[in-house]
Amino acid sequence: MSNASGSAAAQSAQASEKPQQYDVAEIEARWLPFWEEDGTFEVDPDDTRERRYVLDMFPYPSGDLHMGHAEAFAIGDIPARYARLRGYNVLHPIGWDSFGLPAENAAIKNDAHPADWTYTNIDTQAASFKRYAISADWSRRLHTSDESYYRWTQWLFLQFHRRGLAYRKDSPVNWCPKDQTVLANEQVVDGACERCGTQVTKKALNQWYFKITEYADRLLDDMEQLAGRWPERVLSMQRNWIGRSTGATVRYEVEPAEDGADVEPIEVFTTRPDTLYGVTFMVVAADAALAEQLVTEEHREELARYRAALGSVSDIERQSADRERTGVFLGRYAAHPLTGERLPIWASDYVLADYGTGAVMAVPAHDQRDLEFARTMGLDVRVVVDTGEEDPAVSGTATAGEGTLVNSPAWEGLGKQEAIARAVDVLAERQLGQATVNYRLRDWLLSRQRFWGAPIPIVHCPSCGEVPVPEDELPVRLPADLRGEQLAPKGQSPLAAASDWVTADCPSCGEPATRDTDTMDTFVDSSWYFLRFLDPQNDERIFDSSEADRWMPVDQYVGGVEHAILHLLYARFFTKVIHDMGLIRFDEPFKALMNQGQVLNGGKAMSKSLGNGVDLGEQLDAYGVDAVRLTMVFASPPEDDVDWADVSPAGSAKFLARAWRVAQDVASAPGTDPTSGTAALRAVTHRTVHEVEQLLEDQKFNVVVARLMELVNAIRKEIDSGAGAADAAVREGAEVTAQILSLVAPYTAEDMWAMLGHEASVANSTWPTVDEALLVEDTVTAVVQVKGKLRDKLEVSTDITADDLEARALALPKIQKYIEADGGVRKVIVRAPKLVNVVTG
RNA sequence: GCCCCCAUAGCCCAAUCGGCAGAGGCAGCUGACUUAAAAUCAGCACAGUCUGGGUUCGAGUCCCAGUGGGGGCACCA
Repeated sequence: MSNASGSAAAQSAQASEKPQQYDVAEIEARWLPFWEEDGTFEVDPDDTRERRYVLDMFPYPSGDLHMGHAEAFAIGDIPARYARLRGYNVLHPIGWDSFGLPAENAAIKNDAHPADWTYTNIDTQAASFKRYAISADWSRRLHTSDESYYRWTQWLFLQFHRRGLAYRKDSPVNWCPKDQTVLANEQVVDGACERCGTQVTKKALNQWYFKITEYADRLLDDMEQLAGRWPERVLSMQRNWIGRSTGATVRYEVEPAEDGADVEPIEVFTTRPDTLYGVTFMVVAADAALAEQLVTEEHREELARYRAALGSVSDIERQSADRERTGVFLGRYAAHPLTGERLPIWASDYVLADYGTGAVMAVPAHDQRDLEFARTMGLDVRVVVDTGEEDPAVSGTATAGEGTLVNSPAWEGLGKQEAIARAVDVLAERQLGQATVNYRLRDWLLSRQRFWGAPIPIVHCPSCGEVPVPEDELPVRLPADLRGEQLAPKGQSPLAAASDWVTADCPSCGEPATRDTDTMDTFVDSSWYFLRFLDPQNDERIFDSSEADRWMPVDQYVGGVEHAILHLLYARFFTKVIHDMGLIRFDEPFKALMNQGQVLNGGKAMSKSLGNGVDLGEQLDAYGVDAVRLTMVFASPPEDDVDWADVSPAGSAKFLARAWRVAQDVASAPGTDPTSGTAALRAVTHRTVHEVEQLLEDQKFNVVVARLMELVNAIRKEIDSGAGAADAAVREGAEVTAQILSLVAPYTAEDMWAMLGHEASVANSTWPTVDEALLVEDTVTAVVQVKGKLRDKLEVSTDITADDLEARALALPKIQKYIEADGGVRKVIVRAPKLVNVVTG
């Protein structure tokens, strides 16, 4: 670390009269420029100490910083600053996720270019971040909308494309009518657009996808590495989202068509191959091509009518469970693979076109949906698993539990699990099917019909088809001259209207061709930014692999739980692909994850519509940066929400002033040997450090603050009514206070450190070494219970023997009285030196 | 419907292994200082741990059932 000449610390230390009172504005004004000039938090590339990478999820530049940012970054700064104090070489970078729709909407409204709004907001936020005193390395700052960044986003796309992991297909996709763009499954919440809340519709479009499904198993199985270091609920959400289910594929032959032509067999996926003998009919997804292929001429019109009717049913209605079952008979029959029985084939909307094979074998006795359909349509119900429950045909409730297989010649009498295994074997032997794994996870739809994103670097050529833009021609830049109304949503990308831009020579044959006009989902940008932070200025490569070896994976990632699936799953996927490309050796990007809670006001999330927003800037002006940060950290454990109505930034400011005055009162000279100080206070100080180390490890940051308050109280007492301000233990305590406080309240801590006569910065000071001898107490209060109830106490030496302790406890008059009253001693439990429990009667 | 998490003082929250229910703060009250107030300092009070069972010498902590709150998934075959 470099040291700026004429440091503020030196000036402050030299000034013989210390500042008279705690003045927040003055303290902020003193230290903010110092850190910047000093480069206190910049990473030294030649530093060979052990490394730590601490990362906060980078912000989206929507206006200025708000209370949510304040909480997240106050919390994320703690592990970064603590690692620094423990002597690690710490990377703690900052950047902006700066592509995205709001910039575009603002540009349309203001007749401007999205870059104007974006970079203005970034400047505003950057200034606020600096004031907020995050210990970030500003020299590595990046913005995903910079050409120097999205060039590499495009480069990655090309690598995915080359590996067959980026492809186009026609498919019914989620379409937001308001934003006029497609959405990924992950961006549809309860049938509505995650961003604007508009009901999402389906639209058949040709779109780009990333083949994340090819990584489903690894994404699921590698979560083992994360267990215990990621919040369990995030892992469970990802597990649910990937939704692996194991079962079997079964092939059903279909009767020939009217003209005698063969009809392709139907394949179905089932998790319950044991119920094969209970199949009484087949159902295919009404909206799948399969339904059309299977329907007989006689029923074609009926199917068409049914499909037309479905178009008007919303996803919400469709998914409601208590809806009546509908469907049409297709006129055709399949053959049961084991019994040859004729099974009528139906089409219904309760079977999903894009899960499994889009067709199911219906086992109404043991599947509730099939049962409801069977009862509605008057189809057979055949019990093949005896669970001891009432006949589903009578009760209307399918029995899905454990039981004994019946009416199933090939596996009669087996239990459910054995029967499943046996069924898979039988199917495989007779070549009628095989064990199969299915996923809920779908491929990631990444193209967007919007402007403010990274253009997809593909050229469409009439003769060569889909041609990647050569890597040395990257980036494919966004046109700088589109603005205002030209960016308004029209159902196709605004880039399509930029005719100069669209026209390109085919990189393969040189003939006139057109550029792909879609841009990438902004989640693509954020799926790899943590790697670019390692080497943000590299023009030659996406990043230097040796830097990745040195820093990655991220030791501590901090961000909101709202990204539990989207960003975190995508980033894990990208990391695995980049690993497979040979650029990195690890395949999980974030070793540990911490989710901070939200900031609420009056029990509710702050929002404009509720009018309960709290302005961060006003809070900072009123109480100071340190007090706001301290309040965020002290209010509750990091993962819990903070309700601003329940906390007291004024109380935090009061504590900071109290801590500051302790440093101001210290009357001994810098460098005074602490061992000459009062032992009792020294013990408190060292016990505090010891405990704080564990609390930081356990991420109980709120308790760290509480312990610090106790320490300050103890020092205050020593100054006022103990050994006095000149005692060496008082100095030691004040220095430790400044160091621990620096994790949360850097301005105050820095000022205290300077008042105590140290060179700045406290952020790079050495964490105190705990003197184990001071932790040992020579006496302890032993508790004496009678029948588990506290009856008396004893002051005893910590090394007292069990026998001694028992004897002393039994000799206590009070205890004697209880023993007599309760009929004598039956048993004595001794846990020396802390507890004796006398069992009477 | 399925799965997960939580419940301690008026409020936010502590409580290594099962061992004194309370560390810290907010709000409240009393006193000192002050002409007064603010600030500051000193001190005080408040719950028996959501309910009901169980295990144990002993349960906030472990087990079972329930209530209340939060979250995730949900026609995924």
